[in-house]
Amino acid sequence: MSDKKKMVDAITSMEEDFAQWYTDIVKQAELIDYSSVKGCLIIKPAGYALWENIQADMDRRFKETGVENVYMPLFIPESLLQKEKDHVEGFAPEVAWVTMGGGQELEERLCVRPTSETLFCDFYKNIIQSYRDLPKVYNQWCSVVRWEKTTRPFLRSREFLWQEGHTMHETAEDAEARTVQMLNVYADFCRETLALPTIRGRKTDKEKFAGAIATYTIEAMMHDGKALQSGTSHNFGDGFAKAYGIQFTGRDNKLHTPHQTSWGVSTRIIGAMIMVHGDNDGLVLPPRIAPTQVVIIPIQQRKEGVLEAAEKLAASLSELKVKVDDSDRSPGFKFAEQEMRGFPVRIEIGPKDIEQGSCVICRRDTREKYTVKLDEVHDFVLKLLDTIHNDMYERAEKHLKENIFDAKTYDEFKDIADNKPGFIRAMWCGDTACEEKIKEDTTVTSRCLPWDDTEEISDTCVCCGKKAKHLVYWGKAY
RNA sequence: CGGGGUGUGGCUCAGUUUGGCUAGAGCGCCUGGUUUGGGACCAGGAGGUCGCAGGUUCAAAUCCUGUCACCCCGACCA
Repeated sequence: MSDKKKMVDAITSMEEDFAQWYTDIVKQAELIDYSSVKGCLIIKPAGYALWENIQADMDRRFKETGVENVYMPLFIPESLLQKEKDHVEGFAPEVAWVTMGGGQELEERLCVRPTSETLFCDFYKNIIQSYRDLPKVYNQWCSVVRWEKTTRPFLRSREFLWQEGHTMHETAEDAEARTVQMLNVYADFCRETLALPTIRGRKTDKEKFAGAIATYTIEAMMHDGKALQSGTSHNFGDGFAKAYGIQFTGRDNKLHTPHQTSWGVSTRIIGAMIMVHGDNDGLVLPPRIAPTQVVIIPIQQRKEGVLEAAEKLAASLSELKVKVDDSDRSPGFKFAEQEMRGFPVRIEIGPKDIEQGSCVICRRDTREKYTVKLDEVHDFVLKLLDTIHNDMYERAEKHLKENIFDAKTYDEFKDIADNKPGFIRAMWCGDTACEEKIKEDTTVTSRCLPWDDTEEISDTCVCCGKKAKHLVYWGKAY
């Protein structure tokens, strides 16, 4: 191995500097490039392929629940945005405005959508007349703009790609059911496709979405113990609908206001995937989302029969995404590149293997190598991809569980916050003032009130000592 | 928005303190050849108005003024 070359291309180890490790990975694996506008990224083929695969999988899941896709405009007139007070206040600081068009000052300035609740409301007002028009379960895939002050690739950019679902329902119960349903779709997608364990729960009033009555979230834990909100689902009640004058005639022949939800997942989820699964050699992609699942690397490819054998192997795996790397580089270079890009399985085949009727198969996540007979490769690889997925999920889940710590007193809480990266389980009185104090003292924020964990670990609020109402997961967040 | 830092070929940087020949290195890129089981080697080649705008000077990457951009750390957020 050439040390000089290794040093030039090296990625910072995650133990040394996790933030730098992340940036290195994202650049070296060629997921993105920086553009000339701060916070607006060029998503390169390797990065966009991940998003396309995420889209395809999530879109299928959405449609199985009755979702229809639409596309709404990029611009929102200022007057429309301002109809719902909490919403405007929540987003006003970070919207971008268009004030000129065709060289002339606009009569009314236009906001570049930071999210599209208001547009959907304006639209629903016109198309909802009767209970027979409900529910409306629409979604759009688009980009939105939020003028963030500090930006990081995938995690926080000024323009980002996402999907936003917006639904209208006849009853409060229907809306609540849809809100919960979509959070579960997200959690299932994360587990089954991205091998990402998440914690499902409800946001506190302080952390919930501007204008929502309830926000549900899935929280993932990154390798450094920090939290990443990876998907959200909001129940709006009838607040927006009232503000926008949406009404329908009910089964009782009286006017009613519908109940609304919205839910979204963004390209941020790619950041989560990187920071949960990646290692010091590069990306580690979950097999079901990897744009290339198997790379076949011929050894001594100019020797007769080698390339042919590689192509034959590729053909035998045709239902998978397979690539033969026949570029004019040394095998070592190709190995390192495959690892950097995170492709789950590598097959090496050279003259020695061909002589013995076998090949070498290496998995990315653990680097284990297997010698496999050529006629057994197909079944072996199919099984191995599933094994890799399951093992990746289990490792991530183990990491998550091992880094959740209980705090019963405020001293314990502060000690964990300072010394143990991860989530903190602690009781809370329900008062926003305590959340604010905790954030002030420790930079830790409430992540969620977990659905799947209702244990009461003490009677009193970890901060103020008053009677506790909820178990809360806390953590430092991206 | 506060604090810190950086702008020199595609990338990482040296050179700036103390102004001086034609602006350097490594990597990458192109061509030819030899190689190939963990980031190969040899030979040749292309590529830079030193972030931008003014100023000082016989002479500016280097000094002065202004400006813009980006990065890191905080406060705000998917």
